[in-house]
Amino acid sequence: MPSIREVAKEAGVSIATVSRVINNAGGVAPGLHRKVSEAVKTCRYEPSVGKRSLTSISLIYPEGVWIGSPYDSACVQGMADAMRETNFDLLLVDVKRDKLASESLKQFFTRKGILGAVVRSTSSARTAISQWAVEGLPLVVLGDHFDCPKLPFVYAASTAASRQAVEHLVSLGHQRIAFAACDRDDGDHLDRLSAYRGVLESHQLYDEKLVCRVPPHRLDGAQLLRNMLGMSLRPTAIFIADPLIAVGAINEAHRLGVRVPEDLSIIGFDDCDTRKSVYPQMTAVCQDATVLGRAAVQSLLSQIESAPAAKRHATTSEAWFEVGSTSGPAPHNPARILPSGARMNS
Amino acid sequence: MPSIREVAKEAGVSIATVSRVINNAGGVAPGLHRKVSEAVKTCRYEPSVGKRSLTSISLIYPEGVWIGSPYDSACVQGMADAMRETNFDLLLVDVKRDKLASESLKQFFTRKGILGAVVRSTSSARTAISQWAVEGLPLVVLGDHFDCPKLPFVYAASTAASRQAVEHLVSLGHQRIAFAACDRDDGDHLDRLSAYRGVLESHQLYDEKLVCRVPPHRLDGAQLLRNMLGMSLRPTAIFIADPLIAVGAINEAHRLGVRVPEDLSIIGFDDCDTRKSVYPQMTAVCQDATVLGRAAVQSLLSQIESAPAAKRHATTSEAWFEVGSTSGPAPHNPARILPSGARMNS
DNA sequence: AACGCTACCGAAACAGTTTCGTATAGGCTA
DNA sequence: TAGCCTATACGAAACTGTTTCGGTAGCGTT
Repeated sequence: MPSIREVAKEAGVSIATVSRVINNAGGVAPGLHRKVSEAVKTCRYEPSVGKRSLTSISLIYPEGVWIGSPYDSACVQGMADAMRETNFDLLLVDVKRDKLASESLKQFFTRKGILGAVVRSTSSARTAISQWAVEGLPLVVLGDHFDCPKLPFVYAASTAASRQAVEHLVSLGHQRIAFAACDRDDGDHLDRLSAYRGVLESHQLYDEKLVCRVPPHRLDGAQLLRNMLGMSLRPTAIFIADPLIAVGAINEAHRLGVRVPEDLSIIGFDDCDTRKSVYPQMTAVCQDATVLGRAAVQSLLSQIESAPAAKRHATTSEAWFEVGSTSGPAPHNPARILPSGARMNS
Repeated sequence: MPSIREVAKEAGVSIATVSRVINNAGGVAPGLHRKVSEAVKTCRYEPSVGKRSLTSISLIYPEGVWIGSPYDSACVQGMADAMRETNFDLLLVDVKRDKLASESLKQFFTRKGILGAVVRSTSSARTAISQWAVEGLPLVVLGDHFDCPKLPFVYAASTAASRQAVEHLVSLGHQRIAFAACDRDDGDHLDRLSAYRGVLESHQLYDEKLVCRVPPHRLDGAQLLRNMLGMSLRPTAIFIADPLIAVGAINEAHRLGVRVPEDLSIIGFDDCDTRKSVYPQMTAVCQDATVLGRAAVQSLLSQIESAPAAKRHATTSEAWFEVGSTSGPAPHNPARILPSGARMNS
């Protein structure tokens, strides 16, 4: 375990200079800075304990902390819950803002006092996350899953339940079934899309014009609904793979006087228990993000305690399909409905 | 600024022992431990920087981290939002679990690297919080308000809006108006209760049998509704000062076939935008907890930057009353409704 | 009385940070 | 061009706090 003094000897400078470089304190000439950085690497220097102990488990957002969605809220809640019995604190970290390009993830963690982290991924952060994986720190990926052998993922597999949901609609006589998902496309959403597509293709009902991505907010759900209902051959059912969008759509249906499910069936998605707050109770593919947050922390704890070899590749639970009252038989003669509420028979 | 060595001299022990005492590392005889603790106090010792810098702003829960309610979720979100432009991280801390009885809040903060904290208060934590106030650290209290000159509070004043809400019900002809609130009683809820009581007393309608406190969960809201509807002289309207309870009650009404607002008016409370997810859209007293979270952080930042003299006693916004579709004229002959759904005319 | 065990505590070694002083390069003035 | 001045870069040393290691005192056991 090399100390700052060894690095100093290696680089031919004083320990003060090394300290400055490590902490990015400035006042070091660019040339020397590079030289010291290299020495840090060749010595495999790691800030030692004694500086301070690592007391936090962190939820890190690769590109900006964002706890707006029910999913994130529930995850945080689950994490806090799982950490109650430990001695760690929960730290919310914005990597994009705080991590210096020149430092390794390990250095970053030590600087912040982070022992392990749950990473909230989205597809655009995948490359960065994959690079972090090689450092062997305790990490767990949440909110996305992709192929990276070194990383453990925690997610609820939603393919099967999504298939059930779409089959449910088909069995109710729906021929034109639309799909909407959050525009941030991660592995979780892709699963749902491919399940949708698979089922519809097997019934020769797939139409790519009925697939859309919208931002994950209620107002966008309302907009989505208006768009869908105004189409000349409008869908009679929508599978919406995001809770806020689904709720927004259902509310907008009420506002337009569209009866759910008589005029339009909606199957939503639920990360916690939003489906129980809407009326009629939402038919939905469900997962419990609280449980995911807990599982993520537990995975971290086991990584921390035992050898990192114990890393399991993925911890999955299964999403489930729950029939509520927003899905029903397809209408025989679905009227096109304009944003004004006016109906046009097609 | 005294160092650990001065304390050692004062107590007549070695610095190692002082270090052990400070970190509660054990292996120190009780007598000596007390002696050193006293020396720490008389020297006014404070762990120095160099140990590490203070990088976090914390949300501290006096008695267990709990982010289950929409209020807390929204606050966290608002805090994270406000901290995006700063260089601080958000740390969630459980004081009950982590703070040693023997250490001061300042020591606790230094140990954790906390610069300032938003305190999520409830009435049972008030005495502890008041004691912390005298240490002069950057603190802001959220979720409760009470009389403590040294503490800045951030909350939305809900008295006026609550009065409006109850007056609204009275003006619709309701004579028996119930009140329900979360059983955790903090200043925010007390305001709403006293507003309710004030209005009803001025109309000679107050009946203490119609006031109840229930745990802040949906299922308890359902239970509440069954209790209320089964009463022999049942209320025709309920003012529910907690969002989850309100939603639970509305859902249960649907389940029992009780028409809202024809059979029963419900006015709820909303911390963010839950009212927009329920159907019919909930008449509610509203506050935006996201804004409160942001304001709390801003107050902290101003305390940190400028002198602590700049502490304002309280930052309040106003809650507002929003009429939705769950409130309407009082029914002429309100039937008593049993949990089975059976109706008994009274 | 001898032995062994354990808890307690200090000396010293250690890790890292920060201050303070100095040297050097480069610019400005005479 | 010489002289001076200043900012910057860097090291020595002082400092803060932690941890290890070894010694000692107290106590029970044989």
